[in-house]
Amino acid sequence: MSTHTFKSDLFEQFARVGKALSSGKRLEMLDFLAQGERSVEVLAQLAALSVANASQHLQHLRQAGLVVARKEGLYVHYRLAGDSIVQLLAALRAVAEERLADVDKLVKVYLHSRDSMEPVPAKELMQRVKKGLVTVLDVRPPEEYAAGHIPGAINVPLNEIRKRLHELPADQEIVAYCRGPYCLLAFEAVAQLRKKGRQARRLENGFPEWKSAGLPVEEA
Amino acid sequence: MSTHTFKSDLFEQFARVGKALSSGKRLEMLDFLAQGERSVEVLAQLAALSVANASQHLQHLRQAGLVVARKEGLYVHYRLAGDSIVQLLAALRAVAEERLADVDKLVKVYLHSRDSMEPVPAKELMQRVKKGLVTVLDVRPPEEYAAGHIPGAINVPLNEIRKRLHELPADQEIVAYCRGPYCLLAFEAVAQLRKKGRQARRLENGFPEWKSAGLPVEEA
DNA sequence: ATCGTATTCAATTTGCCACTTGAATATTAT
DNA sequence: ATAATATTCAAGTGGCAAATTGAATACGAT
Repeated sequence: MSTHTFKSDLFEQFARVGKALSSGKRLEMLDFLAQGERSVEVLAQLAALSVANASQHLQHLRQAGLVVARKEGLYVHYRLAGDSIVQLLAALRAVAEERLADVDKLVKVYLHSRDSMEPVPAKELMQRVKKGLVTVLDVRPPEEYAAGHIPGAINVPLNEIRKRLHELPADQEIVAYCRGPYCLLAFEAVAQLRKKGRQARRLENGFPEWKSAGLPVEEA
Repeated sequence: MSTHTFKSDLFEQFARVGKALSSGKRLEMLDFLAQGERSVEVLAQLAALSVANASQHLQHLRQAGLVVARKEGLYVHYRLAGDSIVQLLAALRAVAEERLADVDKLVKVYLHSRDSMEPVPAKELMQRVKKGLVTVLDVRPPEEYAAGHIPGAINVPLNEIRKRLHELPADQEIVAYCRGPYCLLAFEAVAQLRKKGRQARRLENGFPEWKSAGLPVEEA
């Protein structure tokens, strides 16, 4: 029977995708790419890699079919090859959170120790935005905000929050979000706002998850 | 800021799960484990590995939190650590199918060339079973059938089909299933039944997917 | 045309992982 | 106790992949 070699071949192909997911640096880059297109240089900076090394990783990802490249002038912009990849990353993260004691510890130590607050689920936020009950705060850099954000969200990067505090209504709850469940910007923002006496929480699962869940997105 | 090291640590932990998925042999074993508990020896045979090597792979998987072990007498039985892992495997397969040209080719060559038939979606099968329109045929070995099968399914292992053809109604369509979308048993069964003039198709996505979709399961 | 820049390629080193082999451990049967 | 068996451990080898470095390519600006 040649079915043995067939099955082996097939699983070997699946393993190519697994191999692509077997490096922390690559996962980090994929996480950034979930937010939108990025150039090699930017990705290298974000993941703390040399440009050449980042380029190699990206080609690894490209061969695995996870990212695609688009050349524009000097720059090559990479992006995720499809929405199924966001789902794959989410599934990976879910398993890791559920099963890896170390991740749990890390998350608890680094994140939950910073906040005594529960995150706001996306659905809940949708409802309360409709009713005008909350102010949505996007604490990412303006470029990322411009590339897509939750409808009605105000963009105030983290380091400008104290200066621009007056732009935020004092009598409404503020829900801050950034890039994802492990992005620290929103945590910091909430902490600062609370210090100033505001009522603030953070959105569960940042913008990439919001978008991939099919929820409405506003651009430019 | 120590957030850099935090993020790196975190993604490094995620990568542990990715590493576990980076070997074809391990994915093959996980696929078998999706059908139920298996001993080391059995898994070694199924994946064509030495026992020691299989054991090592299993410990790798255990460290990644994907499988758990249960010792009973001389034997150690491994099983998947949770349903989320089935979802992760499905997501991985989906991405691979969608993005890897080679997989596509393999699947098309090895599977689609064998059948001119479309698979039956699980939902469709449910409806038609309720109306008594189809005979459901489980072509897996009796042990696997005993561990769980689709309600009302008849168990006739592939190699007994010709002998036991009379057990199958001649005037109804037969839907065969086995272990998953890449399990060849169902294909063979359909091919043989068609040769005998029966109307036969195969179920899309075999029993593990059926079960993990929350559809009803019958045991013993 | 020449220079500067973003990206990729190529070559090298280093370290990790798969697999083999032989022994050790643990449990059951005699 | 002794033997038999399932599984795991430990050591050794070979190969692949990550990261570094320096050069090459491709495009834009001057």
